[in-house]
Amino acid sequence: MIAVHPGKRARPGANTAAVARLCHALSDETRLAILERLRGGEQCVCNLADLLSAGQSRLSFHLKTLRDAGLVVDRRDGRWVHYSINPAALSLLRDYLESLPSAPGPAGKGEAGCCRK
Amino acid sequence: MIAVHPGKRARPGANTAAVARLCHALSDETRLAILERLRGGEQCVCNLADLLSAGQSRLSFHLKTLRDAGLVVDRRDGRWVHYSINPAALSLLRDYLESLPSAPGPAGKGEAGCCRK
DNA sequence: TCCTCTGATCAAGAGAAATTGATGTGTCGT
DNA sequence: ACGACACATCAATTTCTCTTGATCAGAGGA
Repeated sequence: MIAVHPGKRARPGANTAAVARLCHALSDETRLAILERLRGGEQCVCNLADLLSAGQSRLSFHLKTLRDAGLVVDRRDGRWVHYSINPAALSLLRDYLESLPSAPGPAGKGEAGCCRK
Repeated sequence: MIAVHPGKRARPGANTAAVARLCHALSDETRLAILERLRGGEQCVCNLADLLSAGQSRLSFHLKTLRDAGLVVDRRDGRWVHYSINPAALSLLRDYLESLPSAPGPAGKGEAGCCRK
């Protein structure tokens, strides 16, 4: 599930599909809580289990969602699986946000000419 | 619908509810297209109408979604309504992303101690 | 005042995503 | 080889989101 195209940065603002997919993955509190846990580095699934009292398949579902979006990466180690954040995916999003205005409108007044007036 | 708490930056990583709401608003291509249009500054709704061939209520729905998330701001002017990006909301998201790792794990190997091993 | 125009809102239906419990797959210890 | 364990996947259900068409509310102009 390639969600982030590494070499394809294009002009900022393109890639809206990829941005939408990343944001969808980040639009759920459960998944944000998972990322919170991964912030310090790799964690094995069992370490995340307590996050979601009751519901192992639920955790698995959300991990898959994050993985499909490219936000996390998994590494199998014996019978354990470790997840960690994929910084590349975050960069894509950061770049997108960077491309949007960080200060109110183009100075002065808005008024970029309405449909009719 | 206050979604972004201006003076409440707290430690990075808090506010997951706000982040989730913002990301949800950004998780739809239609809404990203709207933001694209607003990138240059304020626009009146009729200027955005052509974006969504057929479906005025649809446009209104997405604008409301963006507004509820705090990502855009509306300004009434006679019988027209102008929308513009709210940079504060973007900052919140940027700060959140900034708080997540931008480089692979804490150097060396992951292995932050698994559940049992 | 009446009519028109812009845009918001509502109600109904279709589709997508999340939750739950059960089952499947691969790995390890014995 | 067998059983326990870690995790993924499936199927059924519920919940949320989006779309569409209709109606509503406010602002102007005649």
